[in-house]
Amino acid sequence: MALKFKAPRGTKDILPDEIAEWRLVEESFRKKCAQYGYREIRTPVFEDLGLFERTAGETSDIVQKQMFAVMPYGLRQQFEDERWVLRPEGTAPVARALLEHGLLQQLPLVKVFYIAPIFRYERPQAGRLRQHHQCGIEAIGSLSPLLDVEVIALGFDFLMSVGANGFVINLNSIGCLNENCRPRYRQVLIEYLKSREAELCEDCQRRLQTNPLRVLDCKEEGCQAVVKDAPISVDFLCQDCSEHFETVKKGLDELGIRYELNGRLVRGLDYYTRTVFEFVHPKLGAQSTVLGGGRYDGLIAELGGALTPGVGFGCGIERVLLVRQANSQTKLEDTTVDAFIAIASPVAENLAQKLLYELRAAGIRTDRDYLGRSLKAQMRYADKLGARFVLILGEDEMRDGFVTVRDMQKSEQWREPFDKIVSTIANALSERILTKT
RNA sequence: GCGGGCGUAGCUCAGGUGGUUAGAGCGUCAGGCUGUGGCCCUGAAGGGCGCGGGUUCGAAUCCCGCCGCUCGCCCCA
Repeated sequence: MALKFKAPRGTKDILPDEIAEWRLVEESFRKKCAQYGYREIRTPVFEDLGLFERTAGETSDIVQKQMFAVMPYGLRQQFEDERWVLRPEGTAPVARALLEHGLLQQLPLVKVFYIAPIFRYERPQAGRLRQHHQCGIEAIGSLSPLLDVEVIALGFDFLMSVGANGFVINLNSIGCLNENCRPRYRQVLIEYLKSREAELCEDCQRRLQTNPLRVLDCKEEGCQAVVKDAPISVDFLCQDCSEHFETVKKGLDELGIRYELNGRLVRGLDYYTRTVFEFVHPKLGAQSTVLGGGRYDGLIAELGGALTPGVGFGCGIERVLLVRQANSQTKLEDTTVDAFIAIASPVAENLAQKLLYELRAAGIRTDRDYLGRSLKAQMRYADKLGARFVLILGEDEMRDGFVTVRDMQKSEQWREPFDKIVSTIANALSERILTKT
């Protein structure tokens, strides 16, 4: 079909049949966050471009080529200096909001979570969209390695709770900004890479100048061979970072959360320090990271706040849904209504409408026929909507003052007086709920 | 931005070497049971065969271009 308009490339409509899945994931996440003492925060979908240049890094791919500009369309020439962009990641906006409203002054440790759309201008592929949705957490104010453990544990618990098991946790520490830590490692790495520069791909030869750490996760064969023997950051951690990392590992061991050390794990955003982690799932194809995050001890200071450490993660909801599918989690189905009013004769119209109103007021999800179709068609429709009860109103019912109630599950039906109908249905439905749980 | 695959009804797909009004299953609607769902049977509606151009007496089918989708590279959730 050659329709005039389609959803923009890399975006997806989430249709009514899919909503149950989304709700399950979102509500499970909210519940899990509440258990861990995190509160929800919501920030605008667009922010000042500078916020991301500052935090993610000017050389990061996100800032260089993946952001959508936002401006009043008709006046775009005049708005060149108003540099707004759709949020390309979740952490910086949250940090900005906490700083702006002084929340970091009100509590020594602030723990928040968000569920939000994220936008990146990329070529779509399996598990990668231009608009996707992330749920994430940020814990700001403590240097404790056990907080890193908590953050990873929350991610672990959450994914398990929605049936997204089967992932592997990759763990690494990329050190801090102390000159005898990451900078020293960086120097060693550069020297090593330079000694084998000819074997590196074009991109990596460029990265050698801009962001040498990212040569480590290049997938080119030649680079892999070089990286295999490259020095690893954990061997160059300063005393503090080393102890921190040991405690993180021990903490995870204590909880029985398994992980794999991955010295080549470096993340694409500049603000990360010390602990970094990715939850990857083997069944996900090329875009295999379901959840990723780490510590960002310099971020708040970078935004003009006091030197305040933090740690958090972001988790791609679409990818969680893909994992659930790969795990063949049975697809959730939800019914549209509990009751349906079938109108077998026009003389019942008025009463039907009144009854409909009363049932709804009693909290019962109810609908009726508006198309004047045959009773058979109305029954079929009611069945399709998943109605447990169909209330039939026709000439007989109007004459003798009752409603024919059909229990669609049991295939039984009976006569119910007008004045009893709402309470009867309400009771029957609440019993169902009780026996179900 | 660069590669590979694909583009026929709402959905999933058939349509050897080009040949009369383009098919199936599911879904939708109607009927079989004129007041009753899920099964079964019958029938109907619904497609300018992604768009544009070319070859040909004739193209969904061959050629070219464009667009879109999809899977990879890059990077990430």
